[in-house]
Amino acid sequence: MPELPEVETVCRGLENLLKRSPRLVEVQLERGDLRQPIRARDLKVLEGQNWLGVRRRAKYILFDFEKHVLINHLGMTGSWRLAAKGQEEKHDHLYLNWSGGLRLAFNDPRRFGMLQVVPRGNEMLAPVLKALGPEPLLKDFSPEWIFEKSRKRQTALKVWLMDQRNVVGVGNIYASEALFRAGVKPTRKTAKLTREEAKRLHQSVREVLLEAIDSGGSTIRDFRQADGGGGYFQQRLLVYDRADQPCRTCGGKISSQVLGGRSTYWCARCQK
DNA sequence: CAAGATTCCTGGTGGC
DNA sequence: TGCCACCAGGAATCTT
Repeated sequence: MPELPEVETVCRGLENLLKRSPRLVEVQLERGDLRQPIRARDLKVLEGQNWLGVRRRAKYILFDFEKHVLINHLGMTGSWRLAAKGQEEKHDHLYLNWSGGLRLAFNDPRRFGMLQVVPRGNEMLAPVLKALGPEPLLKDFSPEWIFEKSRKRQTALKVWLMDQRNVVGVGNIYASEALFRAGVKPTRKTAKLTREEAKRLHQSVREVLLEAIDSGGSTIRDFRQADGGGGYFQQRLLVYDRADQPCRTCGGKISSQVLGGRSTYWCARCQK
């Protein structure tokens, strides 16, 4: 399930693939009934346009063209891959044919992904992007931001971390991992977080995301990179999906509980 | 208004 | 082997 490090990895892979294929020649929509429906004619406006680059905002991938931006969310199971003629697969919903013969496929079995075309220039005002919180790896995400923004909330800290209005890019895996590294229980009420803990949490969110990007993301279940390979950060996960196994720090048993509808993991001895 | 629950979807898994 | 219930979770939408 792609979170910030996985999306970042995909973006870098796409950038590499596309830099020698600057023009989008043809779009082929196989089915548009994704999480947010899209019609073939919405995508047709991209045909003939030069590609300018790939960016990431939160967990969204932004393909920049001269006049438009293609906004893409991978949802749970979305992936991009090279797919020459004859290499079609089940659940390929879109093919992008580029100059130079390169052909990209967007594949998404569960169709939780999203594709949207908006005019270039005010893409950040698109409804899906405009309410997003700060990027965790940039300056506006700070210990002060965490502390101030969390004061009046009674929600569990892990649920708060996964709320994209508070900070973007942190999903179910890295929320548990960051809280473990910060030494704070996921069930802790947001308003009870101290300044010192906010500082530690800020540090651990950044740290775990940066390390995961360095590893090419975590390959758990569905994630794959644009080049078809996988990341290997899953080998370094300390608590996620490790219920009842020994804590790598203290040897105690890893606890698990459903929180905000999502499986959550922590060490009751290391996290207060 | 906040917080929690439900919804979308398919593939993989475990029980029988 | 088949069948079925259940689970995975990002984000929108609903209910409380």
